[in-house]
Amino acid sequence: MDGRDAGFEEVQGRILADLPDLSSELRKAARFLVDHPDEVALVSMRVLASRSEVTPTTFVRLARRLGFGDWAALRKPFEDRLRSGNAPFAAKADALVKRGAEAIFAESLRTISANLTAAEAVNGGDEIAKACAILERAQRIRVAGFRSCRAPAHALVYLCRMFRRDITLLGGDGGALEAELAALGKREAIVAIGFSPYSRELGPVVEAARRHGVPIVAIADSMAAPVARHAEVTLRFSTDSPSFFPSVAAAMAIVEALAATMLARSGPAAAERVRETELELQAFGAYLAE
Amino acid sequence: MDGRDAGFEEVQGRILADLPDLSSELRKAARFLVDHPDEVALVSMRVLASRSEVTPTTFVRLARRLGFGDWAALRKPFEDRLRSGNAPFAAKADALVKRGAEAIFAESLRTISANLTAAEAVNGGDEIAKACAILERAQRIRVAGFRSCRAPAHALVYLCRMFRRDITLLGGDGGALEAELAALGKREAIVAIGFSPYSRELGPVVEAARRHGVPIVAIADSMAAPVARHAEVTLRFSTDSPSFFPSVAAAMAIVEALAATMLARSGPAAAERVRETELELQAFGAYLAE
DNA sequence: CGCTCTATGCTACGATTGTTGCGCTTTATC
DNA sequence: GATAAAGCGCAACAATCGTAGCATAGAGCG
Repeated sequence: MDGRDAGFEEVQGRILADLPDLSSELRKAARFLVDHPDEVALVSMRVLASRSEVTPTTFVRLARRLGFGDWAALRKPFEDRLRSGNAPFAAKADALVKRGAEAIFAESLRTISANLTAAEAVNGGDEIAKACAILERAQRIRVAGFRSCRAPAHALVYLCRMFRRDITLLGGDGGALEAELAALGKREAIVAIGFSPYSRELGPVVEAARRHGVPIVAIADSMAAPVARHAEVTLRFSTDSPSFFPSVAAAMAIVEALAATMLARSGPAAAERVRETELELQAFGAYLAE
Repeated sequence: MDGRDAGFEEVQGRILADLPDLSSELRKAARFLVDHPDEVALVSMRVLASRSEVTPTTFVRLARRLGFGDWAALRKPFEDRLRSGNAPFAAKADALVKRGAEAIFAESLRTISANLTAAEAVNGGDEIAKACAILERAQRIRVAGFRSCRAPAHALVYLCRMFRRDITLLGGDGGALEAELAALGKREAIVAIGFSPYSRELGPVVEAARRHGVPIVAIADSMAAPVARHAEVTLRFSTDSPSFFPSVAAAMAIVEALAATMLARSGPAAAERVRETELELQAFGAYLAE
């Protein structure tokens, strides 16, 4: 039918428009099309099917459902998209050359990526293992992170809550910080996240830790960071960025990797707890139905 | 099989180097490869053959002659050249080969780094400019991000506060979300961050946006995300991770890059505002003296 | 309950894929 | 000028491709 060649944007728009009305299998297939447009043009239907966990037939039916006579017809705009001209290849080259204000976007991402590889290089397996050991031994974990470091601190608490209840974010509500620190228990541990210039609130935190003899796991930009000097272990990250703002994305990555490592070390029981938590969230209606 | 995967540039170089020594038919085929690299990846050998006026067999012989075991092996770098960056396959394969518990740390960082390059590839210059334009035009910006996406949402608000006052985080205090949405102004804009499975709270947000005719800038893992379907622009990020937890580090990086781009576009006046804010923080005693 | 209709998976079919072996033609060598 | 070697096309191969047909499962309705 629809015969003539449709532009990729047009086809993608049609798919997105029809998406809610599709059946579950057709929707899975359609989602895969918009999520992996490159693969659609490059590999066979059967490969697409196995990757998207759908039967090959579904793609034929999807093509028909969208008004194409053929799978080849639906696939064609995906191929044309890759042909020289408006290819993402050209876009990539553009991004490299583009000198406008938008260039800083790509530059930022590239710099942050470099920060990540640096983090991988500088944080050997020993530090990770040591940090995990400290945190596993602790009865309760307190996480400190202020200003821009509040985001990774929040993320660490959120992730670890998935498999242990006894982890809290320090300085949650206004002015409660000192009270929380006074209540520090002996068998607890502190994770302190920060980079230069260091937030003032970190001062009381490390001081309280020393007074109560509580170990500190630092996540900082330097071994010379005030928070790192009194820490048992320090995981380092770099905040390099082409812009005025230092980047905490690398700290974010470290936090995620740390949580993943702790989970992996905790064995299948903890993993099961995560699954349960997830199921409970689902039953709670925390997520939108797909 | 020639084993390792060769980069496209490398293969092209090898072809050009061998070109003079090839026989007439092989040379015709080889020339076609370097002249039409897109087609090599997109169509079958027989089509290639008829277009370059050569027999299909010649391509097989050419592959062998160049040191590849297969036509598929020679063709592979041509395919990879067209792939943007999405590597859901590599990540899954990595997960299968998981080694010690600590190895997952380095693996996480590497996967997240791949997510970043994918984000750079998939977010062309147009989307960034469009997103910035929308946000600059808005009188006020509301940022929505829930659960694990709260961290990047928080970061975006924090960063933008440095150079404009009129940006707020949605759903701050318990249950206030609906009230905030009811008060949505006409000339505002919404930034919505989310990935699958999508938080339930995003539903009311996009609905309110549509009702008030407020534009949405989505930061999501798919064009098919419910929040992306009603968005003016969508910046995409990937949440691939070797562990159970999806990663929001790439979203974090996008948020930082977006803030940096907005600042760069706003000219020196905004940059001056940032400097002032920073100075005020310092005078306030927000930072520890080094 | 029984019936219909849609959604989905399975199997098989013809077409097309990349590859091979054979034979013809051309080129180089003595 | 004979002979070996290499380049090349043709036809046939198994494998894989996209597709059609049928069977089953489940939802919706009377």
